[in-house]
Amino acid sequence: MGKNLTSRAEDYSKWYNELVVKADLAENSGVRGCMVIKPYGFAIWEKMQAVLDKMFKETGHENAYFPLFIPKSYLSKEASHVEGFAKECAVVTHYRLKNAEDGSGIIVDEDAKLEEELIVRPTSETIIWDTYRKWIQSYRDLPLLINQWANVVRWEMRTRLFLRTAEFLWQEGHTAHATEKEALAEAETIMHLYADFAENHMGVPVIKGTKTESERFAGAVETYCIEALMQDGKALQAGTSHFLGQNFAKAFDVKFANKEGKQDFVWATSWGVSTRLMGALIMTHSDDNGLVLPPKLAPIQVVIVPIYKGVDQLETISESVLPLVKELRSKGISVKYDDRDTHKPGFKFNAYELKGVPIRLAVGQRDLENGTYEVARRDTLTKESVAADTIIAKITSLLEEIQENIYTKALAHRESHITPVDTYAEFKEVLENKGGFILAHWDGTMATEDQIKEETKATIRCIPLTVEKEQGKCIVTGKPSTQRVLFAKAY
RNA sequence: CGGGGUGUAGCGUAGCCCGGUUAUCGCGCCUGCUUUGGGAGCAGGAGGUCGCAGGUUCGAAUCCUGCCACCCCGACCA
Repeated sequence: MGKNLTSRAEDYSKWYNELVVKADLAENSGVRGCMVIKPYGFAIWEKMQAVLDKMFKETGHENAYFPLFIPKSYLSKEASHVEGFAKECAVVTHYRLKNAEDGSGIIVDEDAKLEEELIVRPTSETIIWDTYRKWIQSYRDLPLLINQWANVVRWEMRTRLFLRTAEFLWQEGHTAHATEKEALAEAETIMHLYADFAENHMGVPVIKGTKTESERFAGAVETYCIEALMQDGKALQAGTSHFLGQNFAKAFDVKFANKEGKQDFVWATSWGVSTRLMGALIMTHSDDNGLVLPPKLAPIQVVIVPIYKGVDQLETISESVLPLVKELRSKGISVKYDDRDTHKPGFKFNAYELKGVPIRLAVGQRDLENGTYEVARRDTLTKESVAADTIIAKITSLLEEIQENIYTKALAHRESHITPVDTYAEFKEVLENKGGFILAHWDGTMATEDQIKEETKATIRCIPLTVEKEQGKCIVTGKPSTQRVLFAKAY
């Protein structure tokens, strides 16, 4: 503890392990890179789900659920899609086990081989579009705006807690539209929605943009994304929204009769964010004392720690504290009153700092006499004494202030780590010594992008929407460019 | 799959090169007393297939062989 944990990803994994989740598998199972989400970690995910779900519904989307298993033949219908995912699919081949005849245990029953193998979904485009074909006949059936909360499995060769686990939880939206324009607008709407969520709820500033061809989703025509910068100077893709054109409609033969009575393929989007967002949350705000959670997503917003000697003092304190707890809860603030007598106050102070609880109140004999609470805030680690009759107002405003402050802090860090460069030498120098995002001119070719990746490990995170157009020369080839793009080393 | 590394109590570890009583230490856990405004102290206690399977040896955590798992780097990636 006390070590600087903002430097390397492995250090963050220690936080994950000790604080929020544990990669805890059946022994010697050979299953790599799964994670058990502990109750406190899951509570954060539930908070995120609740907010996002509300945002989706406010923009006209509905939830549905599709099967976990996808017949192998579905996956191969869209060429670039299967190419992108084939290498990381878990496959179900049998449906029964039996006792081995030699008594060595349970084995796969070879007689129970499936005619067609089933793929554990790495994403649900194929099974959903196979279903949409049956649901869509007319322009009156459109738009179809559906979201699914689910788990998916991607058998990655290397995994990293939160950021790239073999199984992860996410939401995936899949929409169908009558026109290209409408589908493009949907993809953009969701990108803005994700950015809104990241910035205003998670307190994580993001850069909106589009992906280059090589970073694009398998099967997409255009991929919109939000990119965040972690404290160690590496970039993290926090959410993506894809304009799929008519690729999936054509692959799965999803046609509709338009207003003119002619058959046409529908236009599609898909979009998702995952438990990776929890990684973004931790890696953006945490410090050496543990997690720092934004009040809007903190499972516990206020913790109250009584300081007492003996049962009598605790009773006196509880009498004074319980009405406050009740009142705060009635205002929708989540409060934990930790009156356990099995741990000392100092222990609790540290434990809740580790958990990132935004506000901590301490109440002891001294406070009862003075009519005060000791209020400590997690983001600045400062303490002050507040009169009991103003405590509600104080907490309410402090929660907002902390939400605002951690965003501002993260934004300042990111802004100071966006560096425009004009030469390749400068590019390498900044990447090596400073890290963060780099804005540079690029000739627009995949060859140059590949060369830069090969030589520096930096990739084009996005072509930012907000950067102004300007004439320039590609830092590698010197060919003309009309706008700077965003480079970084990424997770 | 290629390169490197590791496996000893719930967690983190010493011991291994150079084989030798009862496998080391810390955290955590249990009991008791004293404590309680920033991770308590003292005393006592529980907890181990030394990754697995063979081999060498009077004797293996230690040496040899095979296997398994995990971690890091690369390809892959929300």
